[in-house]
Amino acid sequence: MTALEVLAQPITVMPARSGAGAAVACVSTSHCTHCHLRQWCAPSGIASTDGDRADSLMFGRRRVRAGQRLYREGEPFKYLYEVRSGNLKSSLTTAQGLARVSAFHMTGELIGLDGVAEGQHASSVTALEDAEVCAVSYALLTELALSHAQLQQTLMQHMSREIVRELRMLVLLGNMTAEERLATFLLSLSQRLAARGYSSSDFHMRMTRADIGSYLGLTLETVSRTFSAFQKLRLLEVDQRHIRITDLGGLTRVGDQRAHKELH
Amino acid sequence: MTALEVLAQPITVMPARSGAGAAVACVSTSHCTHCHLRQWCAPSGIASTDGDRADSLMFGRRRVRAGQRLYREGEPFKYLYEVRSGNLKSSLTTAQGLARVSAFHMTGELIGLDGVAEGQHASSVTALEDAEVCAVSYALLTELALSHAQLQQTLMQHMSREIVRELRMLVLLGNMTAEERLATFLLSLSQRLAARGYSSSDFHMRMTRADIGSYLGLTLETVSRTFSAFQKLRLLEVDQRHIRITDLGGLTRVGDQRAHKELH
DNA sequence: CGTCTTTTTGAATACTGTCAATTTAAGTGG
DNA sequence: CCACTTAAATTGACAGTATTCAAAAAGACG
Repeated sequence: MTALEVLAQPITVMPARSGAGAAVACVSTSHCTHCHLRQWCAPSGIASTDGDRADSLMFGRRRVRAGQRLYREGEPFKYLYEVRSGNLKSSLTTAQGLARVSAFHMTGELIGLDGVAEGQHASSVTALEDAEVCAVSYALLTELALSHAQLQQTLMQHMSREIVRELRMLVLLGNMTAEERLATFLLSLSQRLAARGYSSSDFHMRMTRADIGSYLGLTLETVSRTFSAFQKLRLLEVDQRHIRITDLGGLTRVGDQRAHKELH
Repeated sequence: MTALEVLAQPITVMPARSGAGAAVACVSTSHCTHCHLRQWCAPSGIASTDGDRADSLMFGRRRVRAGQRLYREGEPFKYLYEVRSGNLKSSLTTAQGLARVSAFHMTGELIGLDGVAEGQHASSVTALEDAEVCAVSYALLTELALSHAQLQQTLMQHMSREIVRELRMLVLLGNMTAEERLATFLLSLSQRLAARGYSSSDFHMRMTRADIGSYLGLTLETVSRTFSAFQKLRLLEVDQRHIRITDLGGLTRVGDQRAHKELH
């Protein structure tokens, strides 16, 4: 496993999505000045008391170049990572050597929780573009969590949120058509971008059609065809990876198509 | 939400599967005599010191009759449950009212971790037959975890294990054919039964074809047809819900079929 | 013993995957 | 900076697998 460049860079642990008033915790040090998530730091009250410890091995910053891996399946698990910049993907290889994308990660999201179970990573993470992440020692994090109920709670919530996210993905893969899957995917992307201050209707996707297909359980050809179909339906304009949603309502209806079918 | 019959019944928190030497924790009280998982209780050392508190609201036993629900989606989340006897299923309803089975639960498994994220259950749990579960107050559990690192660790591992389990399910739903899915499902069932001391080659399934189909992302007709196909291939004998695996190797190969395809 | 649920099987349809060819973009090196 | 090479995306034709619709058989339950 690659060594971390420990730069005493602060990190924040926050809910991946701005959920319904969920409790948040944050580890804030004197270096937190540049932490873009500093706003979440107050509740846990760690900053003052444990600053020194938190400063030590707890934080590390790491750059990952486009196409490079942050970690690979099977490598020993030691750190959780928070995305500082850039987009990444998680992928999973079956016993048969078949790889599948299991998630896309955007700024502020937490990566690595699947490693807790076995002490080694269950998936690999690859950067879709040059990216930066903050590393948090899991061992120290759980140790701190023992004295900070809020932090413990937040960690649990992160994991549970991951579980719920995957549950919804199971439903998508089990029931939905190609059009419903892609519509749902685009709407989800749109929302996540909006939550980060970007346009929700006009954006650039960082992943290939193959990545999307792998994520949605479709072939890249089907993804491409479905994009074309959406364009023909005037739901959106596609120019390579640039997307412009022109009919949000229509796209939402496509994602909920099944609702109508079910009525009969 | 239905009230719990608090019977001061002890409960054990253990890894769902006998993983590779993973740390285990257990809350053991003086009532632990009848706890079938008592063997796991030593490591956490909670028994002696916090016995009284653990005895209070922490444990409750609850019976769930066949077809009845333990809890429903959206209900406030307060307890984790450990299956004492009987089999149950988790299901998830989409915005469109479409229900899907997301898991089957056997003795010793922990239910409810998806509720941590939002403070309300993300799925519903239904008993496939008369069942008994032990309830653990999540609030008290996390409070205890603050003073017992081992317990905290175990909780995290449970959640992570759930994440990994679902990841593998995503791969199955995204890539595998009906035959591969059913073979994988049967092999998984077989292993879980074996781990509980039952025959791994001769067992009774508690779920309907519709349940299996919903879980595997197939229609009940396809499931039925695939069972028939397996029987014709002499991989197993099917009599309603009774299964006799006659060619374990063959069934395993079917589950790994894709391995051969990928070589060309 | 009758009703309801579950399961099985058939036939036709529909959707997505596979194979293949082309176009377009991106990255590399002279 | 352009030619060249490689990667990504689009589109078509066809095949294959699973779904849908339908009917009948077999159990389960009161």
